[in-house]
Amino acid sequence: MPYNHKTIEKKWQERWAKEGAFVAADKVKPNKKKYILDMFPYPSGAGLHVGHPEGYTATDIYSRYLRMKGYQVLHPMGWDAFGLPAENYAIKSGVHPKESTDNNIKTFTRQIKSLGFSYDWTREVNTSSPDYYKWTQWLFLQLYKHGLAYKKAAPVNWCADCQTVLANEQVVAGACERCHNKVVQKNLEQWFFKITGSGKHGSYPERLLSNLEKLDWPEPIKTMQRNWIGRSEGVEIEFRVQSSEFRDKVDFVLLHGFNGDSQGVFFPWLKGEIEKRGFKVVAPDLPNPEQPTEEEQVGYVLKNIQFDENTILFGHSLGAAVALKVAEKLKTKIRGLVLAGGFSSPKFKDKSRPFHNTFNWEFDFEKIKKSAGFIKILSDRNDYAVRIEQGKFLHENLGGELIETESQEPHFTANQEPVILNSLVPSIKVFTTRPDTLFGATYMVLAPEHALVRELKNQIENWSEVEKYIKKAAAKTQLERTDLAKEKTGVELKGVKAINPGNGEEVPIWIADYVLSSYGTGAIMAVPAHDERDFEFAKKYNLPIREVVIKKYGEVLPNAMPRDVAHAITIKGDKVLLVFNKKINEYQLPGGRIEAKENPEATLLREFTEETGYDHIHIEEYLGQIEQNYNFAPENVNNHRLCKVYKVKILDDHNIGLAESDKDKLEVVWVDAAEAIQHFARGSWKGTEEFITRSGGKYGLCYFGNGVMINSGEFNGLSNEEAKWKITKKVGGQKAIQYKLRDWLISRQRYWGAPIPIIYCDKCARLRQGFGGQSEHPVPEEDLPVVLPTDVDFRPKGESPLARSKSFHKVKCPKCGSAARRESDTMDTFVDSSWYFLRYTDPKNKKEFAGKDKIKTWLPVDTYVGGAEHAVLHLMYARFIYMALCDLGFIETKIKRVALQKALSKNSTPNDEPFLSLRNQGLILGPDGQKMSKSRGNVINPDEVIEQFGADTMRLYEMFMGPLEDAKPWDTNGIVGVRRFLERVWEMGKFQVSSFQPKAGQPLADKFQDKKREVNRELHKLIKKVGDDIVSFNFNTAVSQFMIFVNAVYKIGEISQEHLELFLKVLNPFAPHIANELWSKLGHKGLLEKETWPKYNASLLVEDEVTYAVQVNGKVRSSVTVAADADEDEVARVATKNAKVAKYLTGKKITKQIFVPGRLINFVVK
RNA sequence: GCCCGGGUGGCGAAAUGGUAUACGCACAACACUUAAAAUGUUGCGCCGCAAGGCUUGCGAGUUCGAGUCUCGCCCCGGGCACCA
Repeated sequence: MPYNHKTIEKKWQERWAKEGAFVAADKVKPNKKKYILDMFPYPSGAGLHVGHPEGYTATDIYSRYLRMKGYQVLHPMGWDAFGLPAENYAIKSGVHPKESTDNNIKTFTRQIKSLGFSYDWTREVNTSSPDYYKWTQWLFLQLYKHGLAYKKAAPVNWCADCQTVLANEQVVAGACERCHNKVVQKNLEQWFFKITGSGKHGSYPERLLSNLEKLDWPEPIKTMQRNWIGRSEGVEIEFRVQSSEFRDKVDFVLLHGFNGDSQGVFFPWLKGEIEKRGFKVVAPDLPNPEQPTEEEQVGYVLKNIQFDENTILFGHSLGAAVALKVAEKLKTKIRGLVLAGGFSSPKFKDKSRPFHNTFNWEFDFEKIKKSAGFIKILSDRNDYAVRIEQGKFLHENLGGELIETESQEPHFTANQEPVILNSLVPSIKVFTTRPDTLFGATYMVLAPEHALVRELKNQIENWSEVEKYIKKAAAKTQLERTDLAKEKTGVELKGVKAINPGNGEEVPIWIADYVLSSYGTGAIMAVPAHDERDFEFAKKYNLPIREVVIKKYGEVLPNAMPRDVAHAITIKGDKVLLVFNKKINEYQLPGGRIEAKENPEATLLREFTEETGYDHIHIEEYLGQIEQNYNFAPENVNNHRLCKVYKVKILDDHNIGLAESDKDKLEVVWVDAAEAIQHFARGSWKGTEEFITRSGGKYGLCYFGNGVMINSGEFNGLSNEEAKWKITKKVGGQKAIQYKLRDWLISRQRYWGAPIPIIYCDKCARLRQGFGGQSEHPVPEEDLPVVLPTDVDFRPKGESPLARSKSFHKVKCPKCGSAARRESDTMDTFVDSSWYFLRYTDPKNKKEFAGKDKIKTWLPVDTYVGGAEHAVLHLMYARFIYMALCDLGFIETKIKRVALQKALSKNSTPNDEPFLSLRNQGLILGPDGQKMSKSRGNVINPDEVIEQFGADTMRLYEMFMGPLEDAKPWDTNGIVGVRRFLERVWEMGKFQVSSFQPKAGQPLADKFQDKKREVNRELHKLIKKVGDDIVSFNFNTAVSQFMIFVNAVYKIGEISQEHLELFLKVLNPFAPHIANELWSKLGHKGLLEKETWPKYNASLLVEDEVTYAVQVNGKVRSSVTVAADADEDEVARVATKNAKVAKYLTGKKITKQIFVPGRLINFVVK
């Protein structure tokens, strides 16, 4: 009977389904469960790709193996069914996304089932079904309630032509991928998940990073996640801003407001911060704060506080009114007046405040203006007590500076208000990982968006130029600012300077868009000598470059005196000009010692001419300095050289000959650069070789390695690592950790996704207006799901199609019952896929996203298999969501067990991680080695492969192609080899030995004949190898081993039924249809899946005889076969007798003999 | 530019520091056949008639012994991209 895959495969697939062979029971002992997960597919219109079954086969083999090993295995499949392609298809064809998606799912289901995978189909999930997305919405609400979901304005990619927001992936070279229109940046209100936030068990970025160590994931994936999180450890250092207001000592008087005191709101913090900077601060408690009167409070201040020309008077809220009155009555002029949230009248809306009648609301603005050197008015855009108009009113009458801002809490009521501190003592905080280079910070750069830029507006002399630059930067898209910004640009803020806290130097402040507002503090100290970007910028704008860390060669030797030297690198073509010192037989760079107080450049030019004779020369560039420590052998002197290197150019060949003293000693030579590098890389000139490369490079003297400190005052001579913390300590820097990771933007202005369950109510907003309240309400959980409407026009018109569906849009406010509107954005599909693996455990639960007990039974996932393209996004998001759910108490992890594990081993796995072990599958390329695509016409259709060769062949071939994680081309010829193998398996019954017929029921024969023993040994090798390879996911070599076994049986020509049965058990996970068919042909009624995995007998694996390789001096000369238990002497005896070997031994003496048991013997001879 | 992978026959690939090229494809010969296909058996890295020599991207190093470890370089694939 020929091997007919079609009938066989259909037959067994039906039987598995009928018997529910792969339904996972929820009742299982914790150590007997395995959760084996595939990344669920997006059911695209193109149908299953040959790439899908690769990972699915791997997990299927593993799952089937584990079941045979006695595990209860959860192995589910579902559909990541929301997403853009279905919607785009709807726009094009008019077919509703639900319809096309359902059709695609049908196709996918049929195709996946035709491969005979052992999924538990009773647990199928579909993210686009309301039963599912109800819980996606529920998840959103949980995060929202705990402050992990929030809304803010964010720049998005906007295509004006398509009238839609685009994902970054849809922006190709700055243009819309569909219409090629230019994409612009637009600020829209967007929802975010706070992945940068913290939960019950700590900060998410920190946990996402540190947990990685304990996960059994491919190292490249972990690296990618680490890079994505981008943790850097550094310090925050503050640079004071020096402007005309601040030249010498000043005193501060801080006045609190209505109902407050000096311990309220930000006052203690502010006082402390100002005092830290070395100023005197008075912050009085004003009398009767609950029922204040002007007479009492102003009188108190005037009576108890001394004002002079150094005083800066600050008032908050009603304190500002007090301050104004004080200023009005002052006899001496004060330095300045700063008002935050200041009252200009006691009216709030229509109502009067309690202090309405106890203050006089007429101000003598002219008098106040005269008594204060400068005036600053801070006005909060979100202020409910003092409207922004009041700030404007004050500004109109007082002049000075109006700073419109958004404070931390409305009306400046937070514990810390940096804006106020900056208005009093302006400063720039920077984040740096290199505090050791502080003395080399020769300028500052702020991001164009930095708040301080606006705050300093009045001090900035070239404001119009600065403003122009800010606007230009804002107009650039993210892409332009990164991709296209090859050349750095910037503008200096003229009229303001920063003070370098290291050396007290005044340095210029610039704005430039190479500094990102979203990272660190949005400001940097620029150290051009030790940072490429700063170097490039400094070169372009001619800013000073100061080296503070130089590379050190060797350790300082005893009695070595420091000596300054200057040397020249002169390059012509690929030759370097050197002088050869004949006396000491050494190549040197022209140049020499700089005497005390001597100008290094003058020294160099003089020495250069003396040593080379060239006198028409000039110094092109300073390349940097290094420290060299060595013993100068000819004189036995310990040298400690500080070597400055310059690039020198010879202008013409004019040469006056060497100086008398050097004539006999030196010889001028032009040497290949490569050779010169060799000369210097060793000996006393070590280190100078680097400058030969540097002199040609883009970054000249820029050096970012470690070394020894120079130009850094009291820190000179320290190692830079040591200087890091010493300098930080000196300037009061704070340790800080920064991440590249940003919050997750989940809003999509799209239809085919889960609606965000939020309702906006105007009435509630009006009621709360002015108090900083929000008009958004979460949809009550009992009202979930918020169902997608079907009466929708998908054509993109600049907002979510949902916004145009009235039936969807209109809703009653859950709080006040009046007319309200729904949020019309939907969620990113990554939200759907960030928790699907939890739903599989309890897919039909109507009350919970999944029952706690079910989660506890199955999670975490033991093995997760999918493409490396999800290395960052999906895997990061899913980990975050799982962690958050753990923190919120929805996932009860096996704390006890894990705690015990932790106690026992450091390698315990964290209990807030969903995927313990991850394996990647590689891409399957077209037969031409290119990525499969319709346009290339190299797509392999899995349906056709199954039709022609069968599912078992396809499964086996995909495993045989190569390592799972590698990209590999589909070989249309190659698959026939696998098919041939299965044909040979099919025919193997013809070798069956009749005496082992099952009906006979005979006991096993005591003695195997030789042939049977040989088959037995091969079989046990197979069992071991295949089992090991499945566990380690080396499926390709497992398939090879099957072939080796079958080849052996064909050669031996005999196999017993028992051996055949064992073979089929091992084959079953790989090719389950044919294995079951042959199993039943051997007379078995039950499914092969119910059998247990055979054990191998290690003692059977030992061969009777072993072949040793015989080497002479490490070269293989022959091989000898000896009994397996032969010892070293025996092997040596046989080997030396071997004719081929003897040839190499005669007349030689064996000095050494290396013996590797079972492998080789090596004779080392002389 | 930076960070990961990876370079082994004509091709897909295999090799705890221990006989490089297992297994498969392609190719060749033979058997079966009137013939072809299928199947089975055998051969198959390169140079050489042979003895023998050479061979894991290139160059050095460690070692009795290197595809495997170390350093430098070249090429291919992937990720990140002004992250201070």
